[in-house]
Amino acid sequence: MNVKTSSPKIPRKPLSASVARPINELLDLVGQRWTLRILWELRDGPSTFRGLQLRCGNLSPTVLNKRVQALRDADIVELTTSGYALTTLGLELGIKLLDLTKWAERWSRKRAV
Amino acid sequence: MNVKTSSPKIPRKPLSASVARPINELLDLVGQRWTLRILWELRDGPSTFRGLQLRCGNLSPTVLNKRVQALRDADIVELTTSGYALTTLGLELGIKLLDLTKWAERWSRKRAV
DNA sequence: AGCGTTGCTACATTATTGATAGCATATCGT
DNA sequence: ACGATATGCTATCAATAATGTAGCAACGCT
Repeated sequence: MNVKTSSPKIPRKPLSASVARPINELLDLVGQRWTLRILWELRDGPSTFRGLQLRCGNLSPTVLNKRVQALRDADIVELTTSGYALTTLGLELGIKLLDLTKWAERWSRKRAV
Repeated sequence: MNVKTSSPKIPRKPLSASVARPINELLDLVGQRWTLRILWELRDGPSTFRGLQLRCGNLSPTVLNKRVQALRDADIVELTTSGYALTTLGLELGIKLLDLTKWAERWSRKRAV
């Protein structure tokens, strides 16, 4: 009694799944590779698709597109005439990330000891 | 002139690579799937390996072990007699994440409109 | 028309994640 | 001592995601 494999309709799991709380939804979103980095790079101002690629170390367009689409769906990023940019909501998140940066610096210093 | 493949010693890239700033190192670490979620679950208190698995929706031990090892290397998580727990450093990060939660709730509310 | 830039897609290859079984050790109750 | 149970963790292999590259269609510019 255990179907398990051989069920082609249910691939496996969307992501962390069972996102009851918003935080889980957020963690799923920003827990994907490159998402946080993209947000971070956009803090400095808008950037074109190819500009973002460069900032992220020549990130492949395949992944970049997936991420920006997800971020656009989430109303965190929008595509403007001057390129991809953080929305109002995204800017707020950017501020939180700035806070993380300060922590990251202390973290790095303490670990170096 | 371009070796590219067939060079088994250099797989391709560690991650985002070229981590000059601590924030990039941090983003690389927490940008991996499940890392943020694990930190989040540990905010509530220590948990055993299998306990963590359950909290993360039966996360496979393969990945969980990779993540906790990385977090231990980063002095963010430690293995105590009562299971995996956040270090002092990790607790600080947990507080930042709490802040993220509040944002996530507002985010969720605004999007629902 | 020709050139450069834009966002983005297709494709094949490689890396990561996933589910499952199971090991070695430790602790518990009997 | 013995088995039952729980611990952290590894091995193996299938499934999924990321990567690198080439290239398309649309736009503006000259």
